[in-house]
Amino acid sequence: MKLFLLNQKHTLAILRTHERYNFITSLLIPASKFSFRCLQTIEISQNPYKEPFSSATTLPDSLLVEKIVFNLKHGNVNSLLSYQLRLNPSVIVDVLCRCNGDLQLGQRFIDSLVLRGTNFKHSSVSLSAMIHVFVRSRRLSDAQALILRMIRRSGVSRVEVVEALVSSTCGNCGTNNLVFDLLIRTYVQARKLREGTEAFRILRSKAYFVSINACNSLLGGLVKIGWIELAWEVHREIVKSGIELNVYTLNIMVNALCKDGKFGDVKSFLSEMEGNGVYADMVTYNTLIGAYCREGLLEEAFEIMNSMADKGLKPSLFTYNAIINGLCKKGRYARAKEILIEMLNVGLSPDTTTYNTLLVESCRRDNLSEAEQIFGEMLRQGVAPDLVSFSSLIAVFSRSRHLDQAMVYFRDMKKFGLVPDNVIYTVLMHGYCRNGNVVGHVSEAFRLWDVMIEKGIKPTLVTCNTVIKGYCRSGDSSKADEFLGRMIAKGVAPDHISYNTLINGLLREDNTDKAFLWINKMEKDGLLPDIITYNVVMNGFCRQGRMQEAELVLRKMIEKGINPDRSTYTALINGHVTQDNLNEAFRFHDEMLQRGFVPDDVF
DNA sequence: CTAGGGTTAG
Repeated sequence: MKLFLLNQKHTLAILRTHERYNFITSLLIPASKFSFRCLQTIEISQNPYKEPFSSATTLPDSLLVEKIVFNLKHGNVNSLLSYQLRLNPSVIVDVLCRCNGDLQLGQRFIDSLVLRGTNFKHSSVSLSAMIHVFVRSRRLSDAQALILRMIRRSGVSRVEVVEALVSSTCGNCGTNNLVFDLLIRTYVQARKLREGTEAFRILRSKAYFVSINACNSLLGGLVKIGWIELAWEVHREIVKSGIELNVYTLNIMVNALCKDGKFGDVKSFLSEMEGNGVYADMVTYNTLIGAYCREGLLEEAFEIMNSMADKGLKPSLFTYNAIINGLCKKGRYARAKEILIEMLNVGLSPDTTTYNTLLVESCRRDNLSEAEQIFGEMLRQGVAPDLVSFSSLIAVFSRSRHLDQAMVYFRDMKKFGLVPDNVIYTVLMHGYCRNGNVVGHVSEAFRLWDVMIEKGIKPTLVTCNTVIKGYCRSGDSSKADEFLGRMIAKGVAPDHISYNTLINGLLREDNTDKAFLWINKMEKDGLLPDIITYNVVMNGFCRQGRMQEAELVLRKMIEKGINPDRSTYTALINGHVTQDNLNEAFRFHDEMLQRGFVPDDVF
């Protein structure tokens, strides 16, 4: 392996292996470290895993390294602190290499000297050297914090991250596998799935070992956010790499099939996995039952639940929770409560999710007393309510103009050690906005927004949409207009709900021009107007009695493949009625009936 | 790896 000096400031280390392929690591190292000796080619170790800069210890910083190592060995932590300002990434790497084999020493150095310097600028390699020490010391969360720091540095490519992790093992490449696993896990946890996938691919292309656990965490992350296509690609690459799959892989991919609605493919996938010696388990069954329930296919869900016994499996808490949820979503609330009794009878204890499922459904039905009853039952059973429980309660009470009671829950939740999150603030704000006719309520909603921001709680798109709705409801659509503008300026991408809410608000205030500007904008951004957009516009024209334009909109939506629905016709009929065009009104009424929509009670 | 929460028209 050879090292060349490229320019005065920095040196490029070119690591050349004598294998089938060459790989190049470009590591930027301050030139001071090499001084004039670097003008010549320096022979360094052939082993790419071995710290390539050990020869540098004879150079200027080497004295510092010696002093630090000496003081570390003698436990002179206080005298160490005086060196803090002179630290640089390569000194850190060198010290840690000198500590090789003595993890206590390495940790002492990092904890007492490196991590105390707050403004210190690390390189990928210095971070990596510390990561290896932490991983070897089994301080995984500390290692992960540093990995996060490394991957969040701007302008650092995945290749550089991987190479840094490989190059700074200080001769101990035995930690590589653990570090690579942690790297992938960290990408997944940081929701950087593209980057995680890229890191996985780089590692595989260099034939590094990636554990099935790391693979599963990547696959699970991809499926969770709905990147099913990419999950299958990665899955194929895992299989091709010869990595041994396990039941977690199976379950993740069954979930992927379910999310794609490919229930028919599950069977063949399962037998394919059986061929690899991997068999479906409890989680597989629960995954399938949950998926069928979500699709409203309760018959199939029950069938699978009953077939569990053939494999010697008993329905678990997850199974029951999925079934209860399925029944609730189908409107079969009473049956769901029967299942709750059944699970008690088979000796399973309902948990927070079980109660929340029933609570959410009674809230959805605006059944306040039932919601309170479920909540009380939950408390009596000693099951702790969580943010989901409180968000449902606060939502239903504020929606039903019982803001006082909503605020009681808002205060109560703190007694359970719960800190309000963006959802809690959103439902409360929504409640105050809905009750906007009460003086001061809308301003209270915006006060809550300020409180939320002040507490460092990040608003989501839903929160923003609620604010837009709030402005529109209080008759201030120009403020909503400004707000959406600010959202876009800050890089938050609005969705259909944002645009539709604002467009509706603008049209209600007869601000037709601005409304159409936004329609153009959403189209330009690739968000095609949906049925609600068309209905909103339709309503606007019908309200203004501009019936020709309304029919133009009707033609356009049909042209665009969007079928008018009951609301579309209701607007058209109402519009014609108020214009005394009864013939036209009847014409649309008939057309609506022909299309199978139940008429409103306009006549 | 499997279960539960908030936002748009009328």
